[in-house]
This record gives sequence, structure tokens and C-alpha cells, in this order.
Amino acid sequence: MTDTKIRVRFAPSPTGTLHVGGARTALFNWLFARKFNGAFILRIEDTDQTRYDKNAEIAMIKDLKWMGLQWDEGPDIGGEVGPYRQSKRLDIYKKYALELIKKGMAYYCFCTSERLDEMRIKQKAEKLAQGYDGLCRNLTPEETDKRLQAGERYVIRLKTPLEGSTCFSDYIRGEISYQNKELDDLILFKSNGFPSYHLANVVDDHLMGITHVMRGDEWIPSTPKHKVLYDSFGWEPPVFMHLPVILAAGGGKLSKRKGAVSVTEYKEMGILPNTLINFLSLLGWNPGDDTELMDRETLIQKFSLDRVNPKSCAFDEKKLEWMNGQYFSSSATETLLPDVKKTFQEASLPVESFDDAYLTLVIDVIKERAKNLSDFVERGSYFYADPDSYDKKAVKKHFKDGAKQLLEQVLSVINSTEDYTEESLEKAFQELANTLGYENAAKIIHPTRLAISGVSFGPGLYQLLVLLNKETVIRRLEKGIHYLESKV
RNA sequence: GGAGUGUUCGUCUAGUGGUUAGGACGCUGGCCUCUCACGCCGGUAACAGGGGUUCAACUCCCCUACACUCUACCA
Repeated sequence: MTDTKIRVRFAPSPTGTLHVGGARTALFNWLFARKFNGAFILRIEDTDQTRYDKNAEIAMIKDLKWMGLQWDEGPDIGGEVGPYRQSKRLDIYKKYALELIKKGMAYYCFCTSERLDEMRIKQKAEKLAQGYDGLCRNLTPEETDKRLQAGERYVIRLKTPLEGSTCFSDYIRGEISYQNKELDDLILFKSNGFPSYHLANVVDDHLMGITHVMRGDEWIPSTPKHKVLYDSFGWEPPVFMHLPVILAAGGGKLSKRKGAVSVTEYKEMGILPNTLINFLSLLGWNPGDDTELMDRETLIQKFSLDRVNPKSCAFDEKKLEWMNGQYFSSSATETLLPDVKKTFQEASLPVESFDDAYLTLVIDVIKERAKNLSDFVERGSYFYADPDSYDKKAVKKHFKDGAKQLLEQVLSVINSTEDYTEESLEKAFQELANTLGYENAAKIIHPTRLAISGVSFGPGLYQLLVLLNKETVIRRLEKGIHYLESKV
């Protein structure tokens, strides 16, 4: 398997957003290519002109790049066996389709879609096997010529053996065999002058020297037909490997109702690219030991086709978030800064009134507590704006009788703390606790935290006091005292 | 309807004839602690069902059930 250079491709049809299932397929191809120093190729399969969406293609490429799955050959960067966009290879497909006709392995079919529809309805009603009935398969050359001359619309179909069976080997599932009578005659060339997916795909994989085809398992039923196609051309088929589908958390199809489906959505939620790569890699593959947190290099090093399993799996967002939390805490703050800044702006926080150095400190204390970007807003908004309300439950617990007096004392302690550092503040709070006869400073800390942040959770109080700076703390304490006055 | 693929804790998975069926997320008890989060220690929970093969089956074979996919001039 490694004596010839590995060449794999990701061949999306740009008709919508990049689905996590597609992303996983791309990832496995990429990992495999990187592992063996092979080539990872991006090929745009835009043979369906009616469903093609330029914006979808742009978005898809953006998502792939965001994940860091860079290709070695593709429509944007070229390569030796291009073009890498099927709509630019139309004459190639035509040539090969004609070649098959000449060899007698394909034929012109003049059946109209109306006739095909009727045929299917009848087949269904009579509970017969579905599929093209082969009406045009036995047209005489004379008849065919006559109708061609007359300008009738036609498609080109592959002549599939009527008897026997066709089998192929799937790398992760073993031998898969189909009875030829189950296989109907594939359309190779459509009447609009475009090739079908099947023809374009097989011709391109061959011409581009693809050694391993890794794709979604919805392709399993067409693979025997592709095998017939390869045989008809006299070409050696690549190694096939069909990856299982990704299901929604509760089972069933992944759909918008059951959570996010596209890479873009996860990006917007604040999932880090490395998290998504790592998480997706573990869906249908594992390194064989218990390692779960792996960076790109480790993934490449450990990846192996032999450990890919054929079972479909569910996308567990809870675990994704856990993993993202792990990545947040281990990420360098400066890599997080642009995204957090943007998120804060979108939440209408006045990030511009403060400098990046401040934001850096804020991210530092939040990143180890956050699982996605919205956590940064939830846990960080008070760094930018004085709280305009206090958490109700926390008020009940920490703004009890005497809280006002307590805050006044805290205020005076803060005011008189010359050396405004965590150490001195801790010492000062400790002393206040002693004076008041408390066992520890907890009874002072909680009301203070609530007054300056509006919530009952967050970083260590002394850290918070310093980060917010003395002036802000004093202002918020006074505000808290006013609040308690008006409350009584 | 037909064909194909799949089936180990709720979820992701390890396991390739003999294991107290292991790990991770989740949930949960506790520790740590000024709170939250982290971390640490513990708990919870699985071989779809039925037949074989075998001294022995989660592992091999068959059947059933269930899930998913395909059955387009879509990919």
C-alpha cells in the first residue's frame, strides 16, 4: 500500500454547507495523505448545473481552510492533472463515454423521463425490482443511427452484465458482492451534455491517479457499478473505503432540529478548529490506546486506516464542549484574542474603550473556565460594564442583613489599601475578617464579589479586584451600597 | 417492495474464543476551595433477541428484530 505514492481526494458537490460528515470524510483523507506523505486533492464536482451554488462552494472552501485541511492540488492552486473542477473537463468525459460506445460497452438510450417515470410507477405497483428496464439496450445500430440523425435527445448508458455477480473489496468492510441482475444500466452521460456523477468520478479518479477512495457509505450501492465501469475501461480500480454516517445525538439523521450540522455553525458557536479536528477524528477511528486529546501532528502520526470502524455514530455535543474546554485552557491567549474580541463586540460590550493588554488579562482568567465563546460573554461582561443588576439567587444568599455595613467596611479597606495587589488585599480582607470575628474571609468575599460583578461565580476575588482596578471596584462597591440602602 | 451496510454502558469507543468486559463524555457521591471552572478519588451503566459451531462465545456461522443507506438524466 505504501510503495506507490498515496493520492486521495475530497470531492464535494457544492450544493450546500459543509456538513460535519463531509468534514470528517475530508479529515480522514487529509490525515491519510499527510501520514504517508501523499497528496490530498480537492476536486469540485459541479456536474449538476441546477443545484450548483457558487456561494456554497466559497463557504465550503473557507470552512476547509478554517479547519486547516490544506490541499496540495485543487481548483484554486492547480496541479499537474487539472483542471480540478468537473465543469471544466466536459470534453474529457465525452471522449471517454464515446470510447465505451465504440467498444460496445455502452449505448445510446432515447427513453424520455416520462417513460421512465411510468416505468417506475408500474414497477412499484407490481412490486417488481426497480431500475431501468433496458429498452434501448438492444436497439440495432441502424435504429440508433436513425434516431441520432433525427436529433432525438439521448443519454449514454453503461452496459452492465445481466448475469453473474460483481464484487469489490471495501477496506474496512471486506468483500461486498452484488448480483448483476440487481444492477441496472447506469447513466454515464446526461442529455444536457454533462456527465453523470458516476462517469466523471471514475474518469477523474483514474486520470488523477487516485489510489484510495474514501467517501460516505451512501456510495456503497453504486460502487459495484463503478467497478463495472473500471472494468469496461480496462482500468485498475482504487482501494475503496466507505465511511459511516454521523447521526444526531438522540439517534437518527443529523438535522438542524437536533443540533448544528455544518462546520460554520460550530465555528460560530466558538468551537476551536483543533477541537473539531480532534473530535471528528475520534468518530469512527481511535488510536488504539486511550489517548483522546491529540493535536494535528499526533493525529497524523497515529492515524491508521486499519483502525477505522464501519459503524455509524452519533455526534455528542456535550463531549465536543468538554473537549473544547480542554482546548481553551491550553490555548495561547493571543490565539484566542481575535475571536473573543469579536464575540464581545457582538454582545455590545465596549471592548474598544479598553486596550488589548486588558483583554488579554481577562481572557487569561476566563479561558480555563470556558467551554465555548458564549461562556466568555457570560463570564466576562462585567469586566467591561458595571453590573446593572445582581443575580437574584445570589442576592438572597449574600446580600443579607448587615451586608450594607459589611460593604462599607470593605470599601474603607479598599480605600486604605495603598499597595493595591492581590497579596495586600488578601491580607487586608483577612484582617477585616479577624476584626469582625469571622473564621475566614468567605463571608466578606461573597458579598463583595456580588457587588463588583453582579454574579456569584468567577475567578478568585483578589485577582478580580486587581484586574478591575481600584477605581472601578470603589465605584461598584458604592453602587452596591446604594442598592442595599434602597432595598431596605 | 428489493438490495446493501451496521448493531458492546445514554453517547464515543477498547476488545479479534478463555477479561472482575477497559477508557472517555454525561450523570452522580466525595476531596480541594472564597464562588465557578479545573484537578483528584469513587459510583452509575453495555455485549439487540434466538439458534447453532466449540471444552469454552461479546468475539465464528445462520435466522429474526431494529437502525441507516441506495433503489434520479442528484451527488
